[in-house]
Amino acid sequence: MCGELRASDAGSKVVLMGWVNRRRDLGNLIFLDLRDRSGVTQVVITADAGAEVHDRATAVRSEFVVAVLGHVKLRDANTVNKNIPTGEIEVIADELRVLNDCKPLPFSPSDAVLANEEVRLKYRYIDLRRPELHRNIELRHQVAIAIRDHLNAQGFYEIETPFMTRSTPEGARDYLVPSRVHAGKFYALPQSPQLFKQILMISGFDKYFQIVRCFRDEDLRADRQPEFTQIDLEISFARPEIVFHTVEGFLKAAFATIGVDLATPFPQTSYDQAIRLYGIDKPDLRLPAMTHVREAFAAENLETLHVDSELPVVAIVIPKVGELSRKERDEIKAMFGDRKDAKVFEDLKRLEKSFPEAVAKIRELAKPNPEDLVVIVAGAKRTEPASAVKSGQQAYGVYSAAGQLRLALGQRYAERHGAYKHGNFRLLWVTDFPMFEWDETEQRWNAAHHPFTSPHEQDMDKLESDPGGVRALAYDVVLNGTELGSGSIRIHRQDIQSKIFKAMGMSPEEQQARFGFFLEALQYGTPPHGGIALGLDRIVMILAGAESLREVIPFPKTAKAIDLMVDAPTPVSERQLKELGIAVVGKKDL
RNA sequence: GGGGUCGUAGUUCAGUUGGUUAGAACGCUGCCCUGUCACGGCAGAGGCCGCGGGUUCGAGUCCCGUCGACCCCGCCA
Repeated sequence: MCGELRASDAGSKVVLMGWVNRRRDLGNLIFLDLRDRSGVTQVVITADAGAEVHDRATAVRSEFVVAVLGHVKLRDANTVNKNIPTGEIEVIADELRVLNDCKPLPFSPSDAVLANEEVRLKYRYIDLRRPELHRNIELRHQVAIAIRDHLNAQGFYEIETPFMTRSTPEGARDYLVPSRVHAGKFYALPQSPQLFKQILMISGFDKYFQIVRCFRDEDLRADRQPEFTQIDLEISFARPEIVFHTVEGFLKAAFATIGVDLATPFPQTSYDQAIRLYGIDKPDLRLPAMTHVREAFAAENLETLHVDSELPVVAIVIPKVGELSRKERDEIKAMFGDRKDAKVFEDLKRLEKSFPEAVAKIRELAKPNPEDLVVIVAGAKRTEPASAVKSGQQAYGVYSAAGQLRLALGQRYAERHGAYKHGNFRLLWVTDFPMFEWDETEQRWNAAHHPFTSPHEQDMDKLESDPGGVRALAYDVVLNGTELGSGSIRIHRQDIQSKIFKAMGMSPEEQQARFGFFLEALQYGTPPHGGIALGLDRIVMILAGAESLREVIPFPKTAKAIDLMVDAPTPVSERQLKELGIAVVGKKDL
């Protein structure tokens, strides 16, 4: 193939087929860079090839598909191209056939500057010819194969589950599929195969996995597409450690495809700890944790600074930032924004003038190097005394504000601290998530992970008295501040499952209507089980060093969930609608 | 739903304080060229300045609306 010929092939006769990446026409001498998925080789057409071949080579343009019959020749020393793997050789053409021509392109795969994404997505087949995208798609293949092989070797079965299934209104919005046979009824595309894999455990397939498409009708982000691929797995008689070990195993295999030897096991931290040290439930370990420094201040210091003595005071350290200008310090204040609940002290030196002992103590606690940026975030003085619950929320507010600032500063000074350079992979397990979170709009408790997650044994008695204090046997695996996957030990007892539904405000009748089949299944000998699902797209994105999922998904959708190439979604004919018993009302009428 | 960035030739971009005929590079067409590798040289074609409205003697430029791409918040059990 085009990318495979080397000096050792000199003298051999070859047939190359591929796309014309570039043509350099010097009159009687023409060079073609011939490209296929393996790479590029320079083809030389000299006068020796004859007038007919020369004429065809003259007519050839970018992205023509051609076949070349020729022989491999070592290049003269002064014409070797060290920039490409095949640069030591070239193919002297004896014969050239145009297999297909190519209209002038909207953009060329060999362009150095990319066309805008709208054009690239419309002509995705051209964009995909770029070596970068080829590499990403190949990497995706390699990663999937590595994970399959690993899980297969561990005794997992890959088992398919239905795409046309039942709508569950919890969680993300469903994509619906109308039923023709049952007019007015709908299937839903799975947000995940959650219940099916749990049923498979009940059926005795004690190690299941699937690399499977999932669908969620929510707004998109750079790292969120409406259809995405999960590495989904479930294990009977599982403890979290078994799931962790399995995931660590296949991620190690996945990272090995880019030559990275991942250290296992990954560190673990509880949700509470993550919030306290990073202000977020998906900590980016590439930057130092925050340090608690409230003790550094005397009570009257806090009073003077209008800082609440009950709320956290944390120091953010960003390494190697160096001296900041007045303008840059103002920028930090702007990043932090105007908040009622928390305040920022971005100038440690100024703080030091008024509170030398406190700042000395902060330095002792946070241990910054001289070049490091240190920023303090504290809770703003509250006007009214708060309840314990409220206090907890306010503390969370301070941590969260600090965590966001930490990430913003990390971004802003990425070049200086260098911790974001590609190849720095920091994985982490976050455990003991809260079971429920309070839904302000619905005024009820919602499952933080999903309602099939088992609560901690010790927290069972709080289910009714203190839902907010119940910890779940749920865990996330986090890479560089991105949630790669999320899982839990599941409920395997019908009575507990029912209790959880009840805690979420579901009446027995509702439970029956929505999850009756599952509550029944749980009663027929359900083994304890647990599992996890990881986003394959995100893993590949990070391994590839890509900024967006679109770089690792062959046919992605835009931020408005449109496929620009095939132009989907589209209206459908009256006849199709009628057959399905569906009438479309305009969005304005809703 | 909210906030931000962007939209000018096929592509990437420039376009001054609102002022004559909207420029460049790459690509395209034609010609020249035997050692190029982002080949080079000469000539040429190519524009609803996203779309609609407004202000103005005059709008690519100012204002309002709208559409689209991207990023973020909300949302994502």
